[in-house]
Amino acid sequence: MKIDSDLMRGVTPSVILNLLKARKMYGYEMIKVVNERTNNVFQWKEGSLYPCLHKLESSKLIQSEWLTAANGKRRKYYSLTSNGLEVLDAKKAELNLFLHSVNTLFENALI
Amino acid sequence: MKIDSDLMRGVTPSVILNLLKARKMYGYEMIKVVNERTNNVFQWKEGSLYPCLHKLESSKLIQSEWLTAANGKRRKYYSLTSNGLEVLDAKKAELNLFLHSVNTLFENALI
DNA sequence: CATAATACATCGACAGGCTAGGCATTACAA
DNA sequence: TTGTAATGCCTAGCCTGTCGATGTATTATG
Repeated sequence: MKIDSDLMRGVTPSVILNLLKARKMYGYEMIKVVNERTNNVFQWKEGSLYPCLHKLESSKLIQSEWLTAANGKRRKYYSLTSNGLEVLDAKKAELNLFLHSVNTLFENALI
Repeated sequence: MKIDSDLMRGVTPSVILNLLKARKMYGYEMIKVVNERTNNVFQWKEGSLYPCLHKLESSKLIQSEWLTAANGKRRKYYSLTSNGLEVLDAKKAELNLFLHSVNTLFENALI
């Protein structure tokens, strides 16, 4: 099932930061991982992910480096900065509050 | 605490429909009720609510009527149409899926 | 009597997601 | 071998919903 893209708005940066907390990843990989982990409830597209990555990098929340894999493939890997880690914690708290507020407005029928 | 307005996007119509499932309400009232019930985590503004109400009405998901209260106040009350009730159920299922997917992406640390 | 609150409405600015496109390389099947 | 799909990066322009600002009118209150 595909979800209204307006719902996605705002969570994309948080999800990226959270992914990078675990390990370095490159953009295309994030798309595959997120879509697969959510069984395509999230359907990330390159047209929204890459601009978001660039914005996070220019805000110094993530940083990038070009790495070459064993098979010779060049990929742009992103990792979390210390600033990004702080922001992630804040965004997580915000998300938590949001989820519970939505649930409250629906008489706790959602969670 | 105020939440990034991008998170709000998309849930506004669903919350409105859900409010109207319980009873008729007028716009200004919805703002007060939602902000209060969420302890201002949601901070609905007139500039986004009224256009949203108009759009829902033109889509035949809600309908309006001007009523005059005992104190003489004229208010535009909205109520759910049968079509709106169906859409509400669909949106609720969608929201549920979304909330759980977000939680999954955060290793179940949110809910 | 003035100010705040109630109650409706609209406008332009802004921002993020989408589609659609481009480019280069690698994998694979016909 | 050759063409198609997949990988992997990117950008441009459109669309849409939220915001702040503003407007109007009425009622409540100090």
